[in-house]
Amino acid sequence: MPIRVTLPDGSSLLLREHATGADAAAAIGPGLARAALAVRVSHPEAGEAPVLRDLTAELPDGARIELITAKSGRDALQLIRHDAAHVLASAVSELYPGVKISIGPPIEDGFYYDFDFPEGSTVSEDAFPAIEERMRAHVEASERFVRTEVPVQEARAHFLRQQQDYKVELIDDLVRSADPDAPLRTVSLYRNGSFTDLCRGPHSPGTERIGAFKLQSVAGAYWRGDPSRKMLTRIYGTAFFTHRELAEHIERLEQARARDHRRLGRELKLFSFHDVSPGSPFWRPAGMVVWNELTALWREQNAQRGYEEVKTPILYDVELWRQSGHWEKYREHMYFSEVESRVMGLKPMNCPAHIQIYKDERRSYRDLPVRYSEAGLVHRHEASGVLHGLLRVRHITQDDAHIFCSEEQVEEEVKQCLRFAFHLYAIFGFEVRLELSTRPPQRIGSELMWDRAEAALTGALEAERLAYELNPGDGAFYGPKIDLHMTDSIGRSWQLGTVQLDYSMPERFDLTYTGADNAEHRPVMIHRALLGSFERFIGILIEHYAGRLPLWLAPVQGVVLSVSERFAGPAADAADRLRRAGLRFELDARGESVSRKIREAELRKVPYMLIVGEREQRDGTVAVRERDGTQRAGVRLEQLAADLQRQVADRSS
RNA sequence: GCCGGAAUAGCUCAGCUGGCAGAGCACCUGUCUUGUAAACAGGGGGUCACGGGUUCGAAUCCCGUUUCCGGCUCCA
Repeated sequence: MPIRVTLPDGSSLLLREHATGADAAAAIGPGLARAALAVRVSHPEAGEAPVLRDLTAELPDGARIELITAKSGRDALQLIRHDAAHVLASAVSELYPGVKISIGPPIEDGFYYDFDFPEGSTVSEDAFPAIEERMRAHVEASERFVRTEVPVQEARAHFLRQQQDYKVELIDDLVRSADPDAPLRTVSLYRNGSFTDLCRGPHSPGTERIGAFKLQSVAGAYWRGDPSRKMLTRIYGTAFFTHRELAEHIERLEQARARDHRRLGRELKLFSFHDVSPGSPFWRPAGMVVWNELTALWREQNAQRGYEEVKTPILYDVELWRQSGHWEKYREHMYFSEVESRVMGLKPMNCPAHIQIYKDERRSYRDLPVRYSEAGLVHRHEASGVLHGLLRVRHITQDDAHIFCSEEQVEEEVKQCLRFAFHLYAIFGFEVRLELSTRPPQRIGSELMWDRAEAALTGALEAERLAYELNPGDGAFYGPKIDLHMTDSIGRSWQLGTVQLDYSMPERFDLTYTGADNAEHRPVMIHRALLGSFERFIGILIEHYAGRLPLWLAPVQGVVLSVSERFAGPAADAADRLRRAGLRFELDARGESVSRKIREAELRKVPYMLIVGEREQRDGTVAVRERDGTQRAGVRLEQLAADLQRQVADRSS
């Protein structure tokens, strides 16, 4: 009995009984038959969501199908990258007898495979050429990916015989986690050449579909991501349909390296790191300008929104950390020191400090909300292996604030925090993604409290008509939170802000306010950071702008260049006048060629270069070159200064 | 913290199998007086990360430590 399937354009196709995706492709045309890699099958009437299948899989009658080809984008790339992972495992298994294989999925930009190499043999990037050569042999051999369904015990016995312990463990786990009403009877294996792997699939028809591949790096990775389990050796690679796409990808990686904030930080003399204080940036004069401009923005914007700035110590009696719960939950990440037999701890968070100030007075409901902001310096002992330039540091200056408010005020305050955040991000052109994290399994407080807290956050998000992802169970132990993530100009994601409801600290520190009913009430704390930390945010800015900081943030906004030493006088005058106009201008009247001075200013990514020579001296003007190379001759200095002042004032460039 | 790799002048890097520590840029001095991304010449600059070991001899080989890089775990 023939079957009928529906194609994406709505037309239907009649196929013989037991027809496969490959049959469907052939029925549509020989070109598609050659190009097809897999098929996406759904069966809406049977309530089945779309799933990718091998071309050799039988199609169910009445299914909707879509053939996947190299042009199908991400799905297609994932397929051949998964293929490439199997080819990598094939090659490594041949070259390193006794290696144990574990898992090898496709990932965002490529794929990896985790191996357990026999005792005493490791692999480094030096081995890549040999492995790649062997992989190429598999690709050139056009091996078929053959799927077989085998009974669980048979598969288990197979991998046990081969001493593939990780595969045996995976099978055992699959059996254990199966629905008791539908016990697992078979598992699928994929074979290419003489290599067989436990794998759910799907795969493309054969290894020749991997047009271009490259191994990239080797790294350690815990088996199943569990630090108490064995560390495996992970080999990363990537694959594309064409060599050209692979080359473009490698080019993109090069460009990302060129905008690495650690490199730019050194080249632009913004900051440095020193062994004497690992994980703590030393801000150099140029970096300090950026820091101060950003801080000024933060201070000005906070003041406009009813925040009062405070400043609190960094060193506290350990008793405070016992009371706050940090001693219990966070001790390993804190720094302690004992002086005159009193143990003191460096603060890893500012909240207990702001609480002290809240408690300086008796508070009335009329005082609420109380909003304290602080560029709070905290220290966290981040594990040595996680430090990363400005993006992961031990010395952290948070753009912190704590809002003490009544429960009724929570939603409105959260709304204001979100609006504030969006206002700030818009200045830099950042697009953000929101995540709402709700009650975790380990938590304090009543269910009623959590209901109200989550409702307040949800209410704020909905009232602001903001799209968000839900992260059930990912909230802090003391309350739910909204996290704000940005995607930078090369597609990477960073967490910036966080807005957290906190019902724990007010309890632990017995915070109160007197209500209209003359009774004592418990305030709620909102813990919020919008930039995240100044260190991290500046790191992100550097990468976002590839070092070409906007005028208002640029450490040096312009350089006045004399054509020769003869024009040092008028050039110095111009620089002086711009400096008096509040602009950060330097003078370069050295006896060097104009070309050289231009080149040096360009390398420093200075926004404006003003050239003063014969003509300019005569006309009382300057020639303006912007860092993108555009030029204007005969510009009047007053006009330029006014224009730049305006750009700086509204931070428009 | 764990796995792997690296550390040579301020920066980027060369230095082969153990045999006198180098280049370019930067810096200093001099000449040139420059018109939109590198004028020319000369000069100074090193505990080869640190500590131990092997060796007649170590930047080079071995062990340990520190820091950094790429991941993993973590990021309250």
